[in-house]
Amino acid sequence: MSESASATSLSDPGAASRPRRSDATRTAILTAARERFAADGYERATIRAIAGDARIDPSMVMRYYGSKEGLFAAACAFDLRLPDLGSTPPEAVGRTLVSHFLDVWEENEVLTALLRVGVTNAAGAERMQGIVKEQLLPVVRQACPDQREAPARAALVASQILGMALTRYVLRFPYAAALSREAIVDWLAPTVQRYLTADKP
Amino acid sequence: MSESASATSLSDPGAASRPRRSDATRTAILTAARERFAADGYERATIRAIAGDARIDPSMVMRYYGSKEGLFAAACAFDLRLPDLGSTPPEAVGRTLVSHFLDVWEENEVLTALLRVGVTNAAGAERMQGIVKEQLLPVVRQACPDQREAPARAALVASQILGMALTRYVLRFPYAAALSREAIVDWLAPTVQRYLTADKP
DNA sequence: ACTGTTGGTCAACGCTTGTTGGCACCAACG
DNA sequence: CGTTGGTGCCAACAAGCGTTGACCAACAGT
Repeated sequence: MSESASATSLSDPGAASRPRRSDATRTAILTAARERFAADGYERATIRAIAGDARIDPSMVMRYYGSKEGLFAAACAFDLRLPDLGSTPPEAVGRTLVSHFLDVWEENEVLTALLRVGVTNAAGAERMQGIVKEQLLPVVRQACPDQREAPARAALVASQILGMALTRYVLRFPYAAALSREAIVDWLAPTVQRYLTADKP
Repeated sequence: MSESASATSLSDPGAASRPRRSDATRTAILTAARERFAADGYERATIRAIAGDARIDPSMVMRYYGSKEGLFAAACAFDLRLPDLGSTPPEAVGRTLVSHFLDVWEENEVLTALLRVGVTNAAGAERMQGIVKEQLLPVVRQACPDQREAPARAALVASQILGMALTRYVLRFPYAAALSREAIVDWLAPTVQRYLTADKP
C-alpha cells in the first residue's frame, strides 16, 4: 500500500524508497486502472482489461496491489488542491471554487472514476465522502458565517458541483456538454456563492 | 398494483389484453427488479438475485422479459408527472419544481435505479437523457423567456436536481441526508428559479 | 374427458470473473 | 562461478454470470 503511494507520485510524503525495476509496470497499471475505472465503473473495469491496457499479465496486478479493491484504493488516492479561501475576496469565493473544480475535473480522470465507481461501490462512495469531509468542508468553514452551518453548506455546494460533473462528464447529456466553460462558471458561481455565504433562506 | 396495467399498456398499446394468470408473477419480477437496480446498479443486480426476491426461477425472467436489458427497460419506464408551469405563478416555478422532484424521488425508487444504472450503463444513461429531453425540457420551455435558451437552462436545472439526488439518495452523504426537506426546498428553489428565468449572467 | 396452451421448475450450457501457484528469466552480489 | 530475489508469463481453479431447452402441472375450450 505504501508502495503504491510512491508509484502514484500524487502523494509521496517522505519515505522515498529507491526505485524498483518494476516501477514502470506499477505506474502503467495505475494509469490503465484509472482510465478503465473512469470509463466503465467498478464492475466492468476488469482486471484482465486493465492488464491488457498496461500490456502485462493479470497476475501482476494481484502481485503489486493485492486485490481489485487494493488496486482501486491505490488508483483513486486524490488531492483536490483546493485554494485557500481565506486569501480570496469574500465576494469571489463562488467563482474561484467553481472555476477550480472545472479545472481539476478536466485535467484529471480520477474524479470521474471516483464518481462512477462510488455510485455502485461502497468503498468508492466512502472515499468520495471522505474527500468532501476532509478537503471541501474545511474550505467551506473559511467562507461561511456560522461554523455550525458548514456541513449543510458543504452539502449544498457538493450537490451543485457534483451534479454538473455528473450530467456533463459522466452521463454526458448533450445539453450539459454543450455549455461553454465560461457559461458554467457564470451560472454556477452565484449559486455556490449563495450556498456559502447567504443567510439561511 | 396498477403497474401491471401500465406495463402491459406499454407493450400493448390500445388493445387492452385481458388479465393473464401470470400477472402477479410479472409484477413481482418488476418490483424486485426495481429494488435491486436501485440498490445495486446494473451489473450487481443479477437476474438470479431478482428472481430470488420474487421467489421464482431465473428462467421466468427470461421468458417474460427476453433478456436482462429487456427487464431493465420494462422496470424503468417512468413518467415524472411534472406540473404544468403555465398555470403556476411565474415567481413560484422554482419552488414548485424542486418540491415536486423531492416528492417523486422519495415515493418511487425508479429514479434511483435509473440514476444508479445510468452511470455505468449506456441504455440507462440514454433513458435518463430521454426523460430530461422529453419531460423536463418542455416544462422549462414554458417558464423561460427565450425558447432558444431552453436546452441550456434545462441542463442547469438538471445538474442541480440530479446533484442533490446523487448526494442524498445515491451516495448518501451524511450531510446531504441530514438536510430537512424544507431546507432543501428553501435553498434549491431560488437556484432553480434563477436558472429558469434570470437573464444570462 | 380430451387436448392445447400457459405457468413454472430443474439442470445444464458456455463464458467471464477474481485469484492462485508454478515455472522461466534477468540482474545483482557473494 | 553460483546463489538469490525480484519480475514476468502461463495455465488453471472455483465461483458466478446470462441464457437455454427439456420437462412437469394446472388450467381453458371444445
